[in-house]
Amino acid sequence: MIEIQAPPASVANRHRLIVIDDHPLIRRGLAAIINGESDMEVCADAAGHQVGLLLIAATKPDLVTVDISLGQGDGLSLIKDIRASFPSLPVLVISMHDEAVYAERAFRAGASGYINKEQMDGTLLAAIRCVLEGKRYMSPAMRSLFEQQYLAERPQRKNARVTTLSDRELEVFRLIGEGNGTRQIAERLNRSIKTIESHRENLKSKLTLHSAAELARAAACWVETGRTK
Amino acid sequence: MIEIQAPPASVANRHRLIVIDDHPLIRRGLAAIINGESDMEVCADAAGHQVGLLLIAATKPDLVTVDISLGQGDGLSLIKDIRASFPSLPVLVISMHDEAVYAERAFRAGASGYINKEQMDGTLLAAIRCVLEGKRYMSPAMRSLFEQQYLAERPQRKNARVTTLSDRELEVFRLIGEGNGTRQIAERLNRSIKTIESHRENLKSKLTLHSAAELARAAACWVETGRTK
DNA sequence: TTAACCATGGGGGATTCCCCCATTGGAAAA
DNA sequence: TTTTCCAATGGGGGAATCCCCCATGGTTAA
Repeated sequence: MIEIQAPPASVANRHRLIVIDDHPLIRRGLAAIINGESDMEVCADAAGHQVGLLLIAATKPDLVTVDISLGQGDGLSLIKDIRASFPSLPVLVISMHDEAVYAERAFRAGASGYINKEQMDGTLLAAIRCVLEGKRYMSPAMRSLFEQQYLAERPQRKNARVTTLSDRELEVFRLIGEGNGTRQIAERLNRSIKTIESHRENLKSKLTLHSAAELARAAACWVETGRTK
Repeated sequence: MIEIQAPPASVANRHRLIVIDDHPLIRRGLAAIINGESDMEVCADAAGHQVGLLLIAATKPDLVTVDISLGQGDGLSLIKDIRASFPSLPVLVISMHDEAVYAERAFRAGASGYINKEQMDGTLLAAIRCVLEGKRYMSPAMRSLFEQQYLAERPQRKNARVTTLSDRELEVFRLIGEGNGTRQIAERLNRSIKTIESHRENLKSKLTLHSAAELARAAACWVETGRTK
């Protein structure tokens, strides 16, 4: 899962990137696209949280791309950790969720850009260059969606939907929707079973569900229609 | 989304593959890995069902890789269509679901191999070569799981039974998918809780699911999408 | 007939659900 | 600045479920 690639004996000024994604194929695909450019290269890649942080410290890259829904330990906490340890290092989120839920959370966690895997033909390189210049990137559709939200938010909302869940709760919700049991979720997130149980209770309360079965159904439906995985 | 790549002026005997996957990055990653080998190459790739079939007819490849969970129109029907139109063309399924449900259905639909995106480092090329030789490929874990199943049941049985749920089981499955708990189902059907528990166990066995959480997810997805999958 | 399957249930230990509750730290409101 | 709120982490404990055994009568296909 760890590959530190020797720099291809190129000249100096290539921007060096680290790719963190738990799908080997996605890492290969990103590397193929990025290394095809003359002004950037992938200097390392990792599948998970801890290894990613180690590689950042070891290789001092100019940018990191992060998958928002990593298998072990969610991407949001990784973004927060990166920002805590390397405040000046820009983070570009590459997600398979096109929903603004994740994008908003990612920016709040400190990301510099958000792009999703599906609808990027040439936009990936544009997003990388944009973030490398210190600017912020999001798709035009996402930008207008945010504007809509902030304009429509004045009157009244507070209708408890998925949007009002905390980062942690959303993560647990997603794992439930993927068919994980309480024990599996606790192990994956390295938390106590009791903590996950509490999150489940809060989820039911916020989403007005009344049993574990209803929670499982709601989570599964959300994962299905949310274009996951 | 369509890219027909000119053959790299290579010598004759490279096996030619088509990649069908709705994730551009996955296509790039697969192409990077495959084209790095001297005995095979990606001659075309597509994101969807129809385009994939057209490209197969146009380029006559030696193998097709298919994502089992395509966005538009599921992968199972694509496999069936390929088998109907090109009976001698082997199909390798590349999935993100490690669940045996999809694997079994994929093989029934006519696939020659099944591999999942996560746990393949070097196994991808082995799987491709295995399928190119006309053999069947599945992961060792999956193989032993199938053996368990087929040994646990009498050989010689009509395997239609294995996938076909009884009326009662289907009813319980549907009620699970609607978010009912065991007690609610028992009350609605005027049966003992123990009876419903037995049906749940049989459902898990027939559908190759391994926990209540997975059963809930499968049932919810089935209720959502109507049928299939 | 005989074997398989179905629907119905029980026993019992492991696990989870579901309602209490507590602590910490951060953020927002007063 | 202080107070208040809440997210995140967990514990206790009883009820409910899960999950593996198993049994019985009825039905269907070889």
